[in-house]
Amino acid sequence: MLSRASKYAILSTLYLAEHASKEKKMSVKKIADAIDVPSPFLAKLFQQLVHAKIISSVKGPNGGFYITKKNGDKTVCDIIENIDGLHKLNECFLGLNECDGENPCPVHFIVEPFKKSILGKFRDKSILEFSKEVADNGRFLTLKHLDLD
Amino acid sequence: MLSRASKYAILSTLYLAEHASKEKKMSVKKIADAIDVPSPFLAKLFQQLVHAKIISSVKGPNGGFYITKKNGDKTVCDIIENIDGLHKLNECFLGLNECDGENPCPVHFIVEPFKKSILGKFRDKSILEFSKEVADNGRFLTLKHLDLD
DNA sequence: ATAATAAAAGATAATAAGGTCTTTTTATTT
DNA sequence: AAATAAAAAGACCTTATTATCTTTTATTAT
Repeated sequence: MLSRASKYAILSTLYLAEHASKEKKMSVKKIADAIDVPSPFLAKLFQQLVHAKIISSVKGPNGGFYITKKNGDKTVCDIIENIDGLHKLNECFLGLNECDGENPCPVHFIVEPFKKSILGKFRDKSILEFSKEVADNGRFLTLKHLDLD
Repeated sequence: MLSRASKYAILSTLYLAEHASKEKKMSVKKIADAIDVPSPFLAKLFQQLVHAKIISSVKGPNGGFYITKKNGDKTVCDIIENIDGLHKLNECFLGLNECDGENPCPVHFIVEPFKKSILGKFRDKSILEFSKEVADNGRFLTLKHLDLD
């Protein structure tokens, strides 16, 4: 459904929202290590997100990425929009070119409510708000394999 | 979520279930045209499905593919299992390597019920039964763009 | 038997996705 | 002012997926 690129971007941006600020910027390297995604690849993705004003950056020593109130109206949907295009979230589960209530694929009426609900989740809160919810609820963001002691 | 290969295989197999029988076998070409998938690619996929005894085939004039009672206990899950591997249906929506109730990603509790329900749909009926349901309910199987007159 | 038909098998090609590397630019610290 | 740190930009490489082509084998109809 989502490309790896979008997944990396979402997780990293949420991590950034939780751990960085204008006063405490974060380098790609640090985020990439925390989330366990390839850092040159993440650098590319963050470039796009800066361009789309979803996150902010400054160059040079003590520079890095962060999120401010000014990036505040942006949502996870905007991330997906900018990396994959939103249609990726809306595609028919079985690949039909036209799949809707009039012309439904065999699983349309199972998939449709799910898509609605995930879209709502990604669109109704700003990244900062969503990040807070995620942190408060103890949701995980890393691709790292857990140490199962 | 599913590869194109799996999607092609599912749609084509359901089409086959509805339109072919031991007495009325169908060639790859005919199915590929009906569903609008590349026929050499579909031929490969059907080879795999024959191997897995999900569909049947005979060579030569008037040969082709069909589904019998003997293929009857197989399900759409078996198709996915043989083309993509079932794990593809179970992967974390955001790509976490370990995502479960203990260690949930930000959308785990939205995605989980959906996965359960789609898995049930694909596992609880044989392909023949599922095909009948699909036909009775007027669900669509083709990738063709509709003529919007 | 022979010709024709269709699947099986395997090799190959094209495309897209994922990932890396190098150079340039900008800002900061000393 | 010089050195350094980090992002920006762009070229490049690798791998997986998707798709095609060619040859072989099996079956059936004539």
